[in-house]
Amino acid sequence: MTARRSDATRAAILTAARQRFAADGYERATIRAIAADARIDPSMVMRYYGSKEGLFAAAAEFDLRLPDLTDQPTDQLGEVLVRHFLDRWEGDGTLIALLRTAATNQGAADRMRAVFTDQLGAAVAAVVPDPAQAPRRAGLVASQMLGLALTRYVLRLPPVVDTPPADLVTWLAPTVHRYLRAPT
Amino acid sequence: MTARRSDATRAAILTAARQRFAADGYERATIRAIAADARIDPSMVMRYYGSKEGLFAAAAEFDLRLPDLTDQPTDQLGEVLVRHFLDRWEGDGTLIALLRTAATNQGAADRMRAVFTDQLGAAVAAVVPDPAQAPRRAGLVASQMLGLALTRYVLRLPPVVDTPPADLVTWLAPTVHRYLRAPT
DNA sequence: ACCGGAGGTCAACGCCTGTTGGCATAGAGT
DNA sequence: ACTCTATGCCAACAGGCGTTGACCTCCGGT
Repeated sequence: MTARRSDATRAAILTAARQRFAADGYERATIRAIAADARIDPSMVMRYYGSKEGLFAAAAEFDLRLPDLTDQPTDQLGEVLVRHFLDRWEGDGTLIALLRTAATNQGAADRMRAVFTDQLGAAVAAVVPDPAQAPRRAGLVASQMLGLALTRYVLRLPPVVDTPPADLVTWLAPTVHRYLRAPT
Repeated sequence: MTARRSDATRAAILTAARQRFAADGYERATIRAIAADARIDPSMVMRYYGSKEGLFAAAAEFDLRLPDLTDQPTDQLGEVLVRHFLDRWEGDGTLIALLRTAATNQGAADRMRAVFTDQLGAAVAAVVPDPAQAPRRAGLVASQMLGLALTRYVLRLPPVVDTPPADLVTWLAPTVHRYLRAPT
């Protein structure tokens, strides 16, 4: 269990892979390019991760790290969630890589679906007035949050890219709040 | 200018291409597979469309066909827009193909950006209280409509897929209405 | 001093891709 | 009847891909 010397190489591969997958998507990100970025031989990637699919699975391992929404004042739930997603995305390309890849790769789509269903679903269920409607409410929140990520980081629609995060929070928080709390 | 016999082949290629691009995305949709679907030889695709890029450009040619929003009662703008996008998507895979491809293909992303900036931007500008804010409002509408398409047709998030279109309109129309009309 | 294995390099394989040029065929214009 | 051109098929090319196996080179344990 003591750290092996090669852990540094492992980590370098993973970092390069995340960047390439985020920038190019699954198909265009080649093992050769990832290996070149990490300054190692392509065959090392195979030795450590078995296959390109295995590497992607390791690189796309991630967590939304949602805060406990029951700690928050009810009327600020929307604001807290929107701000959290924006922070999460600006700092970490993993979710963008997953999003880009999920468009064409079945495994990535499955993973993404699981993350949002499980993690966002659980967080939302805890603060929703009617438990039976929790999944639908979580789905609506996901649609707006993922639409934001898509237009801002992938399509780079000018008005969305140019709007500073603080303004985005102002606009989107009421939407999310309504999806969570509006009476059915 | 009279119709040539080969126009049927041209159309068959285009139909098959749209289906493959929508189902598989740009990279995974191979010219060989498209040609097989259209029951012709791969080289025919090249003869008619020059290259895979050219074929995609032809297949991704499309129009949002937005109605004239100035004809609509102001308080129903959200409902009309949401319903229109849902109708447009259920019947035509072209936009889904473009969305799937835009995740990894620069040209498709550019096209998508242009379509939403120009067409949705123009439609929105006509019904917005403050012209200076029109692009931002259009961007917000785009983020929710594209988020809906992404979660419903690409990721297939269960709660979004299971919600019937009429209920989606009920939930999303107020959001779109607010993005269009809320005072800044 | 020896050895065994982990970390790393190299060249190559088989496959699939977009793309090309040559060749057959049939039908319209003369 | 004869050409000419549009239409279509076939075989092949070059390049890039994921993946493999043989080899080299250290270094810690005995």
